[in-house]
Amino acid sequence: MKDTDFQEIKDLPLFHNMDNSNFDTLIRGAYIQNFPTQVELITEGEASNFLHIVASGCVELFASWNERETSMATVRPMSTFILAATIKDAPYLMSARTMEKSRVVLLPSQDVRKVFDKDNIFARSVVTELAQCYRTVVKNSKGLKLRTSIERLANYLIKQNIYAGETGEFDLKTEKRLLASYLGMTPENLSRAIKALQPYGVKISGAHVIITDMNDLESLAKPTPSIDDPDH
Amino acid sequence: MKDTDFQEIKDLPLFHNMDNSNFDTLIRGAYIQNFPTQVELITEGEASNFLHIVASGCVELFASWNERETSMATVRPMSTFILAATIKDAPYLMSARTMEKSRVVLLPSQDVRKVFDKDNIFARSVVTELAQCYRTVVKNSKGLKLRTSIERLANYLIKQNIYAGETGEFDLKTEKRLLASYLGMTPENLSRAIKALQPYGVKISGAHVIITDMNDLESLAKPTPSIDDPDH
DNA sequence: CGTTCAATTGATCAGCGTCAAACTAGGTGG
DNA sequence: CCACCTAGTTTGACGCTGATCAATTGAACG
Repeated sequence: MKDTDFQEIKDLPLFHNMDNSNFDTLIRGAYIQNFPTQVELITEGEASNFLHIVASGCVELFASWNERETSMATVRPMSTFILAATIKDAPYLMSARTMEKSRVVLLPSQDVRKVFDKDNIFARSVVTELAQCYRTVVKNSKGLKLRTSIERLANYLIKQNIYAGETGEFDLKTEKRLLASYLGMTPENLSRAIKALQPYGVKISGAHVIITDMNDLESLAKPTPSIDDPDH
Repeated sequence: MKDTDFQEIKDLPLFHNMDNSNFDTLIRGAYIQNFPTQVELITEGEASNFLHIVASGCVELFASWNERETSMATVRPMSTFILAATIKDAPYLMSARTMEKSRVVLLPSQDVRKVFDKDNIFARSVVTELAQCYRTVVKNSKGLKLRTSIERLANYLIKQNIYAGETGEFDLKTEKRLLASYLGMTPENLSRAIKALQPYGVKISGAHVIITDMNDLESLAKPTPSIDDPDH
């Protein structure tokens, strides 16, 4: 593993405050692997053997049932995923596949649980991270049940604009078909939702988004911290 | 507080293994209150001052946005709720109201966080509980995105039948309008969904449910551990 | 026994998915 | 360099799922 990887992992909130020797334990047992695009890293229902960390590239979490499939989240560096399954020693609830060539660090779940039992600071960080994940999913769930697809798209665009520096102009980072699935609609419906937002000051051509009238868009989207603010 | 309450709280997985003196600390600062039905205990967006425990009765967790409202969960004794907000010292993501006359124990969030910092065993229990909550919400989210409302109802009935002892006969424990909201549909639509399940061996009159042909129902519902098994 | 609210039913409509076809962009090989 | 291929995107037509509105039935409670 590169030293820069090492340092970046240690800088993650999950590991940052923990005891160095315990962190070394985790890292010593770690695998680092390079995957091409479209590789299924883990499969829903399987035992959770590793805590995964996306070091570079991009990973999609998705779920399937009865021939249907939906995107649950997109994980970008540096982030961990499937922490809950690792800690509970329970089967994965989601599958994961690379969306680009990606570098992934694998920490054996047994090691993670062992260190978790030994290192109180790490245990606290796990709690914080889990509470964060929990609240994120609750917000998503609220969005799904309380909003129409157009409203979800509008709020998604507002959020992306904030990430991009509130310039009113940015590029979508994911394929539209994936974004559609994440937002709980079909690609066709996303296309139409995009057109439906034109009267509200949104121009999208290809992956490029321009928001010309934020007030207008917000009057439709009605963003609220308890659904849309990740830190709330 | 009654001794039986005390013991029942201590028996909750969250508190069971923790240090007795720390548990006493929590309980000493606790309030116990009796509420009539339809009282709003907490409101979405407010600061989380207490960890709540339902000692008797029944509490509904719900969320609102833009004049719309949806039921997120029903909490029955003995269970805690809004643990994540308490631990993160973040605003509530959901509101809560009593559905019946209820007895609720309130543990000041500050105390909970203090004990959490001091008692490692308690901290571990919090992790387990949070991981559980997280996985439950993920499963709900998957159900919402991957299933139609009839499929959600069918799986709900199968699950309730299991809780009731797999006799093929049981009573719904919640109002239908609430169940509808929980399942992500309108009351009218729930009525129709119930009728749509008749050909699959489901008889519902009032709150009483009879499942005459479980195979038939399962062929429609296609239950799977990674959505429907709470312990998975 | 009447009041009240939940549950049901019917009619209608909007939102969204499905299917098919056309269009576009990015990548490959001649 | 360009034609071609492939896969994603968009568009249109259509239909199903589920929401809305209105009216009726049913059940619980004082």
